Amino acid sequence: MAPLSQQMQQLSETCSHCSLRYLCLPDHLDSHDLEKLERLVDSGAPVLAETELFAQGEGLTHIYAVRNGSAKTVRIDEEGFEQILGFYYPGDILGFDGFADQHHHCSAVALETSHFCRIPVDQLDALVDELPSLRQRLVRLMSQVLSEDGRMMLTLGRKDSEGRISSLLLGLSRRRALRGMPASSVPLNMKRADLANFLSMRLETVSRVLTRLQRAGVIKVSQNRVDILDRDALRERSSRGAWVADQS
Amino acid sequence: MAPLSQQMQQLSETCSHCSLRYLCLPDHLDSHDLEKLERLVDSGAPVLAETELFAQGEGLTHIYAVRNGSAKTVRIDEEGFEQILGFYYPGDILGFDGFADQHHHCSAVALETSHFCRIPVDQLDALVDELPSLRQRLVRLMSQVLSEDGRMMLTLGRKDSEGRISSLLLGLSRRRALRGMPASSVPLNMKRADLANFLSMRLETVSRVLTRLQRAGVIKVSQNRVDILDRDALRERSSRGAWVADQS
DNA sequence: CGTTGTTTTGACTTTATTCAAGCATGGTGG
DNA sequence: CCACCATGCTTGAATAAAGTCAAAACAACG
Repeated sequence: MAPLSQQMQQLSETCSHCSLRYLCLPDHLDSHDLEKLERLVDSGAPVLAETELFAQGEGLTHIYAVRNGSAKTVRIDEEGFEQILGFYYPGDILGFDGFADQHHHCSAVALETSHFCRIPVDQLDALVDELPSLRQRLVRLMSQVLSEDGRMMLTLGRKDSEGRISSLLLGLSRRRALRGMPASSVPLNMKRADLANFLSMRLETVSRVLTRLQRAGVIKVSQNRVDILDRDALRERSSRGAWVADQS
Repeated sequence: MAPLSQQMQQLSETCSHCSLRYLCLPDHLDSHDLEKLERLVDSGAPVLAETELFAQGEGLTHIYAVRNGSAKTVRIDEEGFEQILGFYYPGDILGFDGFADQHHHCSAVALETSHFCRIPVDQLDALVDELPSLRQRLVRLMSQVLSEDGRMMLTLGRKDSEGRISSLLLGLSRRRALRGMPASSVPLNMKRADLANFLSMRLETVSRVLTRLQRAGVIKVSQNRVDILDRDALRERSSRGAWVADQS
């Protein structure tokens, strides 16, 4: 249950009044341009947990911004393997990967009952041609994702199980801080299996690492929430777990 | 030693006559738009092996297209760990990750003596505002990279050493096919340590897997070249090595 | 309460890493 | 022209980490 005040601010209908505008598409747009963007945005009905927002392979008609709640993106590759690509929180954009060929390359699924802003791609496209500031903003956001992906590949490739969990927790915490929410109490809206899939570990290992970290007094685990008790120790573990590559 | 004909075609000065135009930025541009793009492109001096094209942290002034030769991108993260993010071949674009904040988030290094097309970002930016077709092309290319990254995360996270090597070899082979080069003979321009770093394995493991695959008659390894003898077997191993995630 | 789904814990096995040594290759200078 | 060194690659034996399978604990929900 989110506090009422938070629900109120997040449900504000217009971008200009949205508490997330500095994270989301509107950032760096002047009020005139913002108004035009605003007219495209449609805030639809609530999306229930486990419901698909869009499906892999589907044509790209809209991109989405998380208004409140959370989501994950899942990709099933040619060989039939399922991989969670990311978790998304208020202000994050879903659907960028579809610009390549106008089709979604992953599915998006709500982790809990959530609200999303829907933006029709064709209209966005037209507006982008009109507003250089919006184009720049879009390119920056996409580029940011690229940069994030690089970081993730590093985590997956080079850290042991403890390093991965620690990195993930710090990452989620940081993203909460960006949104002005308490950063030391991180809700885990997803199942352990989701975490395991995302971090490429088995869920048993996720569980073991979480209890190990708890026993070490670094975090406190309770159901769907992790409290960070010793941030420095967590940071230390997130990098200690990484190994140094051979020199080329 | 590349055959002369290949050198000739790749060194063609204009995009319109470049054999790589359908892979590279020019694709989908009409001749009028292409001409304008062409004027921005500067084909500089050859870049020697191990030389940096641009450095992480540096301001984004140009993006680069590989004209001939090859390159790798390397990122050093906050914790000082070095990770190779990708290998690049003729027609590939380097520098997209810099659009986020006008600074490069990785370094680019030539793997061998190579030529690159340099495109000044400020001029490109202006041209993008002018030409919707170019904007669309750029967005598509970036989106493609995003999609590729997703695939890579899957490989890193979910495949064992044999699966990773097999996937890499198939990937390199596919990219050669796209460029009209013999796909069954894949040159490994990079060192084993680079491969190991990229795939997040130790170089000893890379070595062991290559010999294992060779003993199984799937490939033939010679110095800096791998011949694919049994593509189906390689494909089989590239997916066999992957494990199935727990259901969420 | 009992049923179902999720998470934790335990014992055992597999896999890749580590450390250490040996083998090729290619370039340099005697 | 060949011995020698540097660099990069391969191989081997021991170790540590994470995966597997199986079962028990815990929560949530009707």
